[in-house]
Amino acid sequence: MPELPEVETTLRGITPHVLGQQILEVVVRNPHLRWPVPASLARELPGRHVERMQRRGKYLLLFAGDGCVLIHLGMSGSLRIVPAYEPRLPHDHIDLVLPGERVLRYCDPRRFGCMLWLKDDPQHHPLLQSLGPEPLGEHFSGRTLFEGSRGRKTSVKAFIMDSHVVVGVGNIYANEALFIAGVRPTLAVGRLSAARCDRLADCIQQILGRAIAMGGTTLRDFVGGDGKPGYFKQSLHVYGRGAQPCTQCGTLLKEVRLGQRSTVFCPQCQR
DNA sequence: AAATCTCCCTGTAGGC
DNA sequence: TGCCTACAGGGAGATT
Repeated sequence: MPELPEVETTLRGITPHVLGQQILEVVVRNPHLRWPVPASLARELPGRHVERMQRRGKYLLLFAGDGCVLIHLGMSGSLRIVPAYEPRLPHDHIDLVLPGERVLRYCDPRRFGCMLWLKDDPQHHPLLQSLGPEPLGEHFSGRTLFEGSRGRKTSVKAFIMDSHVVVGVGNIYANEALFIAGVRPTLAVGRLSAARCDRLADCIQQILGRAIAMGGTTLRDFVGGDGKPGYFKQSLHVYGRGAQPCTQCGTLLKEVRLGQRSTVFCPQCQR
């Protein structure tokens, strides 16, 4: 499931093949994603060059003239560069045809993702305009968490997963960051001290940074086409380990549901 | 305003 | 072995 590190890895993987290239053709085989793929994508994108590529949270942006392709991978989406005549896999929904007999191919079995064509400044698009800061950018710190959470009664885990607070912290990394920080996910975030907010922000950056670094090591394979991550799995402390012993103290990890999401923590290490 | 719930979808895992 | 069900997940949008 693509979290921020996978989206960043995808961006880095496809950039050398896409940046500056002309899109020759757009083939939409199945437009039924999170939102319908607009007909204007296939109508207006061909002939344009991709002039700039950017990630914002888990969204990817491909700028082409006065328009912009906005892509989200949902939870099962992937983008890969393949030879033009590569046989399609099930759920390969969209092709952006590139020069040199190459194709940027969008696959998404569960279709939670999207591909939109925007004509206005994407920063003002409803999907992007109210997003919080990038966790690895200069505008995110413990202060973001501390100042944003005063008076809030929601759990600290729900809070750090709220894209209006900070983007890109999905369920896996929220669980892991809270474990590393020693913070219990169920705590009311409004009661968290400034010092603990600092520590938590550090841990979020650490965990995402490390995951990106590891994604980088599989970058070649990724672009080559298999795209299945899992490279970070061996270093997970709590996610998917409910009722197993804590890696630090041996206490059995507890699993609860918080905001409809599976939440695992060590009742000893996380207070 | 903030908190909570619902929904979109399919592959996978577990139970029988 | 095969069928059935429960579950996973991002996050917008609706509801409380």
